[in-house]
Order: sequence, then C-alpha cells, then structure tokens
Amino acid sequence: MAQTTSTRREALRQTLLDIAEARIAHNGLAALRARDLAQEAGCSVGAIYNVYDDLNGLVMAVNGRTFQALGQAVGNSIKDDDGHSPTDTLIRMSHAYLGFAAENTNLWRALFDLEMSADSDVPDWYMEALNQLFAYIAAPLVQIFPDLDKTDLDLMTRALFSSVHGIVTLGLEKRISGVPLPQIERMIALVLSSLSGK
Amino acid sequence: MAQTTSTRREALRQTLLDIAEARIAHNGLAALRARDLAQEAGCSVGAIYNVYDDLNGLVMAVNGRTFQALGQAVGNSIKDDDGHSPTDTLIRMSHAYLGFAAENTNLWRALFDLEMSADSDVPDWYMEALNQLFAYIAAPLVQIFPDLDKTDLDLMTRALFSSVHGIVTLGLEKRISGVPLPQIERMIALVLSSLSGK
DNA sequence: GCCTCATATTGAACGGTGTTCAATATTGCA
DNA sequence: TGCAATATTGAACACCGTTCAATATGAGGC
Repeated sequence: MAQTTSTRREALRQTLLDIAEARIAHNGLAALRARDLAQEAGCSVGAIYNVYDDLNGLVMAVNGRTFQALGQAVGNSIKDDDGHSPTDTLIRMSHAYLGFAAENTNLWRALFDLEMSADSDVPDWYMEALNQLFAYIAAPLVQIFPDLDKTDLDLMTRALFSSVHGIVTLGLEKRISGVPLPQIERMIALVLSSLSGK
Repeated sequence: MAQTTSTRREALRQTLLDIAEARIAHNGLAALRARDLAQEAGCSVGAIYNVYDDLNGLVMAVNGRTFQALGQAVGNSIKDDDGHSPTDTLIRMSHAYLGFAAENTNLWRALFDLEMSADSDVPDWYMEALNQLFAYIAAPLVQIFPDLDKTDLDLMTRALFSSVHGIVTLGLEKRISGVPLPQIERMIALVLSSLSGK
C-alpha cells in the first residue's frame, strides 16, 4: 500500500481538526486540552505534535474553517441585492456578521482570542479572508461617499468593520453591555443608518 | 503597637497592587506570575492569597485603578467644552479614550481580557465606571438626536461606545487592522462626523 | 518583661497544563 | 522475508495557580 503513512497522517489531521472544532464550539477555546483531544481521537498526545506544530497551529486551522464560513455567511447575505440602498446592504451584511457570531460564538471568539506570538505569524489566508470582508464593505461605501479618496475610503471601510465588530463583541458579552439579539441588530442599524444622513 | 498585623496586611495589599500594575503595564496580563510577584514584593507566594482571593482578584484591583484613570482621562477631555458642537465633544472624548488605550495598552487590555467566571462576579464599581462612561456619551447625543426616545438613546449610547471601542481595539492590534495612531483618530472622526449629517 | 495561646505566615507539595524525546513499534523496500 | 529507516508513543519535564500542615509571630494578662 503506497502512501499509507502519509495518508494516515492526513486522516489524523482531519480528525483532530473536527474534534478541536467541536470542542471549541461547545466549551470554548480556553477549555481545549491536548490530552482530551488525544483521547477522543484515539491517539497519543505526541501524535498531535506530529501533524501540527502545537495546539496554536491546530486552533489556527480551526480558525481557517471558521473564517471561511464567516465569509460565506456575509457573502450570502448580499446575494441578489439589487434594488437595495447601499446603506441597506451594509446593514444586511452586518446583521449576517452578528448572526454568525451569535450562532457560533465560541468559534468566532477564537478568531480574535488566539494569541499570535510574532507579527509575521499571521498566515496569509487570515489576511486574505479579512481583506475579502473589507471588500464587501467597500463596495456599498463608494456609493454612499462617492467623493472620498482612496485613503479615506480604506480608513472608513476598516472603521465600519471595527465599529460593527465592537458592537457585536460587547453586545454578546454579558458583563459589558449584554443585550438581547434584536437590540444588537437595532444598534447596528442605528449607527449605519446615520451614515447616510439619518 | 496596635493594628500592626492588619496594617501590615494593608501595606502588602498596596505593594502587590503596585507591583502587579507595573508588571501588567510592562509585560502584559498574560505574563503575570504569582512567584514573580512574591519575589519582587519580598513575601511568600502564600501571602498573596492572604490578602487577595486569587490572582484574578488582584488583577481586578488593578483594573479598578485603571478604570478610574480612564474615566478621568475621558472626563478631562471635555472640561470647559463650551462652544463646541456635540459631535466635536464626542470626537474629543473618543480621542481621549484612544490616547489612554495607546499609552496604557496592556493595562487597558486587562480591563476586557480578564475572564469573569460567573455573571455576578462583575463588581459594582466595574458597572458604575462603565455607566459613567456611558453618561459622558449620552449628554452630547441628546443634542444631536433630540427626538430619540429613552430606549433608543440608550442603545445609541452603547452602540457608539462599542463602535469607538472596536475601532481602538482593532486599530491597536497589528495583525487585524493595525494603523498609525493619527489614522485611528481619523477613523473615529470619520464615523462620528457622519452621525450629524457629514 | 514574660509566658501562653491564638493567629498569621510560610513554602514545599499538589494537581493541572503544553510540550518533548528516548524508547518502541511499524513501515516500505531490496 | 529481513532489515534499515521512519513513524509513534507516553512517561517525563518545566511551569503554572493554588493549598495547607508546619512554623513563626503576634497580642494580652500577669
């Protein structure tokens, strides 16, 4: 049997990815344990380090999946968006972002909670996924602010993403400003509506 | 000497508070170690647990100081603000918030990074400090949106705080959307200016 | 001042974590 | 089939926050 060993490696990679994703989704990133993973995967603890650099690497792989799903959720929300105002488009995307974060809170949190040791440790796909989100936002923005130059448009794009991200983050965090989901939706709508003059 | 023992306890509380604050400010919350604290304070590791419930309790005490300083920084920024538009007031407060976060990044991060195990673990002063910040925001907001009812005003207040918080958070985080400080200031100004119709 | 006992302080030990690497088992090939 | 090369293992390591039996110190009555 050719490739047996590398095939098994790849299978273990997938298995660990699935298990880690399920465990993070269910119990949160902080509850992820190497020994638990090994037991559920039916392998030794050392085996994890054969197929991933460390637990961070495994979590990064989970984040890759999560980011892709997040991008799809946002992208789907503006399929066939003809006939809607750019402000409406922004609101619908933001609500999709909120919906994804609310339904996958632990996985979504892991996207931002994972510590990246150095600057260059941020993988390419991470920045690309982020830039795709930015691109979604920039499109309706040029319609709302046609006279903004490229620099300011980029700043405004990042500012709006950060704003919505902040509202979602603190809104889902009970201790800070926890409110029911419909109220968070309204907060987003209030801020984004005021962009185009009320 | 009367009170010797309880006086010494209080002195140790203060000493540990100062040391913990300095260490968090310098190396970040994640680098705080019980054994390091004990060594620098010249006490045993167990002594920490005589005057604080656990390390979380100590960090909460540090956060109390930080929150107070943050409140002062924001409050000072709108001293004698007569003659300025409400939008300008919002911008100045937000820039003060950004300035504090930029100059005390690690301490400011600890305010939000510390895990609170249960819901009721959030101390009163934490919510009060937060409500004070909200009050600062609400005042200029009623001028900008006089016809907003109390519920929407409250939502708008929290939404704006969260927005600025999001811009500052991601702006200071290199991997996500790290940009120079003046650009973060501009992002805040762009979003807040658009509130009152460009 | 001194003895006594209640109280405060200590730091080695405990249970837990992520990670490693010498020892073992397995594979793929002549 | 035999054997070198490789893959896998899990006990051991370093380090963490936290505890608690043992020790040292305190304060009050004589």
